[in-house]
Amino acid sequence: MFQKSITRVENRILASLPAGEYARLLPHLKLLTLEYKQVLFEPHKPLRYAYFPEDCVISMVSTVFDKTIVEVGLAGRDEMVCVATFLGANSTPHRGIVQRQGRALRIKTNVLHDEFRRGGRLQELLLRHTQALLVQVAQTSVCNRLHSLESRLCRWLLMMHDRVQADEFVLTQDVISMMLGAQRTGVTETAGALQKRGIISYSRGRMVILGRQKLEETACECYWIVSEERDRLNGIRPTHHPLRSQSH
Amino acid sequence: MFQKSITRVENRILASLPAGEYARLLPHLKLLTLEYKQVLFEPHKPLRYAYFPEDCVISMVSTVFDKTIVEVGLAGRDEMVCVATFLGANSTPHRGIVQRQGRALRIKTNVLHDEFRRGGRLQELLLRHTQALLVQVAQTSVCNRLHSLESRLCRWLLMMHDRVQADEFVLTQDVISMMLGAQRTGVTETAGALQKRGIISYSRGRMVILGRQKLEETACECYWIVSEERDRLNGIRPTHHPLRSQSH
DNA sequence: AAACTTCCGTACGAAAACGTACATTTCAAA
DNA sequence: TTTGAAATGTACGTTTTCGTACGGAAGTTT
Repeated sequence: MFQKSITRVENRILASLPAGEYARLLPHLKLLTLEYKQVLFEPHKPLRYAYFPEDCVISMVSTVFDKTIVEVGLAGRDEMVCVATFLGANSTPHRGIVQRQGRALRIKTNVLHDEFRRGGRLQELLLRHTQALLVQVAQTSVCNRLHSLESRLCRWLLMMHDRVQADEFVLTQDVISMMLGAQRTGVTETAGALQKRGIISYSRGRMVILGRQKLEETACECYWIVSEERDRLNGIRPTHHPLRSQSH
Repeated sequence: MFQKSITRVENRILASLPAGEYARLLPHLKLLTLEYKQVLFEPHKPLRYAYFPEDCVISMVSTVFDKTIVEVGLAGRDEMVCVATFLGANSTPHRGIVQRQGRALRIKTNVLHDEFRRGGRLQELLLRHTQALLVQVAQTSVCNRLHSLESRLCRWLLMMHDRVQADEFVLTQDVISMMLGAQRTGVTETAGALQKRGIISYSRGRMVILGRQKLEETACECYWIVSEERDRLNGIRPTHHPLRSQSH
């Protein structure tokens, strides 16, 4: 088995570790490339690995009955995937799917759990991340209830945009509709409107963000609430958003 | 300050502690009665106390702009309130409101955090509870997106029913509508239909559950998904629900 | 080149919930 | 007892999204 050498870590959680802890973890981290649509874990199945995204993006989705799926969380280089491992669950009701192809660092769940129990900086970072995830999921819940498809679509595109760190990514309307828990035809209409306004451009699964600012203006407050709380918990100076002082 | 003596603990998390840890925690626990609509913490304000409900019920709500509020989590004697304390956040974007008057054990956040860091059984229990909470919030998110007002109302009534451990409780339609993020008039219609079917009975803020089973049949799958995962994580033998084998 | 699959556009009736206004009932305070 | 506030009932036009069907365009496979 050939192991690529890990020169520089892009994942924010791992990058925040003190040298000692990082060195102890390093032998257990395996750098690999996750492919688009790859399934990392299945609902109610034993969790073998946790993942620290480098430049890939992972969706945690809830499976409703057989086919219907809805996203409950999105993870990129600021996050990690499989909080259940150190929260003491050997499975979750959710599925982990690669939303954008890219690199991630993989670790065995029991190794991570052991390291977590040592109670060092890693534990603190993972716990703070859990709180950020909780806020993300809670806000998505509110958003799902109160906001229009257009707002939700814009918010989701912004979240993806942050995580892929590129203006272009692979994304079909069918996938979007599943993530947002909406009809595909509704996404076509809404995305079409955004394209007409020159905010995005897409064609057969190739999505391009053209007007980030317009996207922010059209998205709901939820985007900022989650972003600011995540940055705050990660000790990153918050980027105040332009709309907060607006009247509603 | 008169402190009631704590004879028997009803809160499941505390009740699961080994004698030693419980004894160490006991001097810091204050038994008090929380009043209906009492606010336990405000969004983005420092968290002073965490709460272990005995027979009260606490709602965690997200405040959207000024007035609009939506519930993101519900806690009773199987849960605790303020996971943020041990997750390393000194505040949350949510508000904690007493949904049903009753007893709770209160503890200072820094004391709980210190005890958490000792890494004993308490830590394990709190972490498992966090996973259960995460599942609850995630499922609520899905529910908010996919399910009808009637299903969601039934689910919420079931969750309340479990936690109050009584067939009758104080609950106005206005409060319900806020928790569910719906119109008050819509709740009136839906609740009226349930009352006609003899499932519930209500009058001016007094809600009575008459047909628990009918309620379970009308609620969505979300109720069972959350309940079973919570029981599983708490090491309670799962109560298999009657609809799982049904065709959808 | 033909057949096929995937992705996107559009149309349209149906259903659910929204937003609002106003009436009624019931309980509590003055 | 009167007054008023809180809780509930009802009605109705509007909006949004659903659910479904069909068609076309753009790649891909055979």
